[in-house]
Amino acid sequence: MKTRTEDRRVARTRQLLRDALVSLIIQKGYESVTVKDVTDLANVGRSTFYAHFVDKEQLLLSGLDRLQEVMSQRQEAALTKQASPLARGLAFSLPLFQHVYQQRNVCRAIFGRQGGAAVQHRVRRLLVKLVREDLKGLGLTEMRRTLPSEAVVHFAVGSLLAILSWWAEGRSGLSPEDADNLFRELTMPGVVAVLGS
Amino acid sequence: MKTRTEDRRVARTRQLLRDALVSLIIQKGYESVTVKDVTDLANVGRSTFYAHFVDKEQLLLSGLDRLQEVMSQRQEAALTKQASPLARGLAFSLPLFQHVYQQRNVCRAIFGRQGGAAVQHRVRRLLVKLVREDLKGLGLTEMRRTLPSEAVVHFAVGSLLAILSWWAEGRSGLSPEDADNLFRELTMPGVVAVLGS
Amino acid sequence: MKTRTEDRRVARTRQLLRDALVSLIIQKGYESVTVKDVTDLANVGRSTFYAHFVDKEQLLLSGLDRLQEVMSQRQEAALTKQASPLARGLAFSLPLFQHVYQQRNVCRAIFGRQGGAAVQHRVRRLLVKLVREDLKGLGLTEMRRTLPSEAVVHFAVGSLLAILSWWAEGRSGLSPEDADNLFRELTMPGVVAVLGS
Amino acid sequence: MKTRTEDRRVARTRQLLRDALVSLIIQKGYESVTVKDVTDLANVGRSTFYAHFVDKEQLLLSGLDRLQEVMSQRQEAALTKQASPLARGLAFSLPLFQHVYQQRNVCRAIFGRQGGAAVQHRVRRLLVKLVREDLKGLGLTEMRRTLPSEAVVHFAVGSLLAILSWWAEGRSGLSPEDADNLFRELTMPGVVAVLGS
DNA sequence: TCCTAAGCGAGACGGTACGTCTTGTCTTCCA
DNA sequence: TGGAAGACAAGACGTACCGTCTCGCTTAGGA
Repeated sequence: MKTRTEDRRVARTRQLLRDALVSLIIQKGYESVTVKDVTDLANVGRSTFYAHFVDKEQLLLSGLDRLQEVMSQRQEAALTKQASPLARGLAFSLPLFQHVYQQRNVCRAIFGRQGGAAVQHRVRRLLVKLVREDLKGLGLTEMRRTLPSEAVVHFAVGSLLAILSWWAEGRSGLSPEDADNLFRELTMPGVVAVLGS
Repeated sequence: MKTRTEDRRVARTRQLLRDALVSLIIQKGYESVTVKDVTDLANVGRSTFYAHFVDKEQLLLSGLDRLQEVMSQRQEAALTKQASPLARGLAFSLPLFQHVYQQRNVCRAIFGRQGGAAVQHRVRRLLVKLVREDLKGLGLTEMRRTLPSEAVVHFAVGSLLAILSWWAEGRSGLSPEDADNLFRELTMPGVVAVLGS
Repeated sequence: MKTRTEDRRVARTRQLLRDALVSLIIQKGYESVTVKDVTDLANVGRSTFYAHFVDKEQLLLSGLDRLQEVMSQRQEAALTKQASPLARGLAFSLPLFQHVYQQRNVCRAIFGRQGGAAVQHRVRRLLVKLVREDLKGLGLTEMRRTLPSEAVVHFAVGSLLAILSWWAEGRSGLSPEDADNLFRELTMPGVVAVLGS
Repeated sequence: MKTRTEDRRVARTRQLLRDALVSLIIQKGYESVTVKDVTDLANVGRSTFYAHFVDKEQLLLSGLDRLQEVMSQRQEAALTKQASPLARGLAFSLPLFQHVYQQRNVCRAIFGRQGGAAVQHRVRRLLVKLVREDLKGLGLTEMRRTLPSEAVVHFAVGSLLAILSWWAEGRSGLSPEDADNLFRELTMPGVVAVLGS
């Protein structure tokens, strides 16, 4: 079928662009990469780029969709298991650490000095959504007016991103599992203290 | 005296530029602001801008110096007081919340989607340094190899920035003091759990 | 064909720029003309200018190429004819006077006070080359050590340019033919006297 | 007296600037020299420059005045002598060649590719005036309508400048006297042929 | 088998921001 | 008061990207 074939060509071109962008981000940092850099490395015409993506940003963002799906699935799986809330909460964190471990070069580049604020913001929003669902699924409702659950969500995400990007620097030598444990030991006490068990 | 007089002219020009930049960041977000925008609003020649600052970034950063001084002083003051480590730790947080409260328009703009990654990174580094000194001053040394104190530092800063920027959005209606309490309730348990009391 | 079509677009743009430059030189003199002036008048983006020419100077020079070709052809034609050296020598002078007559506005502007030294120098070099070939073709070799033929070349060119630019001012009302005769009557005696008949 | 002293100070500053300009012209060519270059080399404030000269051009021109005087005197002296018109004509040429010989570095720089069109034009005008007076003094009036004496003036000046700048390049190794003779041999025949003896 | 619509490369073009450079004016201080 | 120092506005320069566009080439379906 025509559609299917063309889809493949299109998909291939898009993937070439995504891969090129990632390579370049690792080399020089997100902000320094230009559209021409990407198209040159991908062996693609510059006009072709604009036929597929409006932006360098949209190109990068287009790669985040899969990550989002993976983590949503993990989260649902965890929520159905029987375990203490403390163990069940933020269950996607381990897969996330594992994923980041594989991609630590890109992650370092995106979250470092040269990273793109818009992309960081987008990742944060993604995590905020995940954590919000997670805590809601735990049945932990907000108890006091002055301690809104939304603050807890941002606290958890801030903590998660901080540990992630510190750990992605790689100076600690921790395994994904250790790093995840560290994150949970630091974050969960606060969550529990405020929201109750 | 020559020096003094010229200093005043220079200082005035620089302040005009700083103010213009802040106004424009609030209007259109950091990334969208142009050097020409700034100089037009400040009624200053574009070449004058480059005579004082190498960058839009350096201009913004030049405003951070005072903040840094203020917080360093507060921190030292807190460290000399007699109080429990739990109360003394991260003593600069309240003044910080108060400062952000006054400047919440800029802060929102800087930490929002349109903010500049480099500036965010710089602020983070500043806080990392402050927190590191603070925890060291508390006499809390790292206890276990697998829980490096450096991770705790980044955890605290990530948490602080998350609460700060969430709160700067202003939807919660919390006072600086409440927000600070919220931050401490969420963060301190994790710190204490890991580093010991 | 692709090549031909694009060539036409490019050629058109370049011609627009050349024409605009000439108009502006006539209006305000070469030195005062700005790249932006040219591109504005030519309705062309400033970056497009730099895609075609490195300089205001190169743009002007690019128009000289045709002149050079025309005169080289004339010269060769004259050299094949049977005539006395005196008549055959500097045979390109008449076409040159005729050309300058058509373009006297530009010529006035280029060789006037506001003209560009570099362009004047280039024209002079062009003429030096022509005259040198011409005299060599006449079989007039240098006779005395103290009267190098190269001096004669520069003498002829200096004379030619002087008459040309005086005449281009237009106050004399001479026809191109008269002006050419005048030039030859003034210059040839010196040439013959020094180089022999 | 105060006036006299200050005059001296002023004259000294001006001379410093003139000398600096000349040095720099020799080094990098007239066009490339900036006002700042001059004032730096002269150890003079940039605002001081503008207190004395409106232009880089005026500064250079201010040095031409002495040359003009010298040559006018020589010319008058020659005109009073009894000699054939052919010998008496353009009598200032030898002193001019001698002067250029002493200053050949500057002359090369001014009349080369990097020279300033305005200055060249000014020198030309100066010579035109001298030659015009000279030929008028010879009693050679224009004989034919179609051979205006003004053309002869420009012819002579063009020839003179051509020989001068060719010779100033120094490749010929001619003495000032030889160069002057060469000039006269080339130019005078044309002048005589057209204007009559 | 042709042919027709799409993806695609190439690159001209207008536009805009950048950072640098020079100019000329002005103001302030010093000797 | 003349000169030194230098802040400042103005604006040209050449470079770098961007996003739009037009033009042909290629190619893989459907006729």
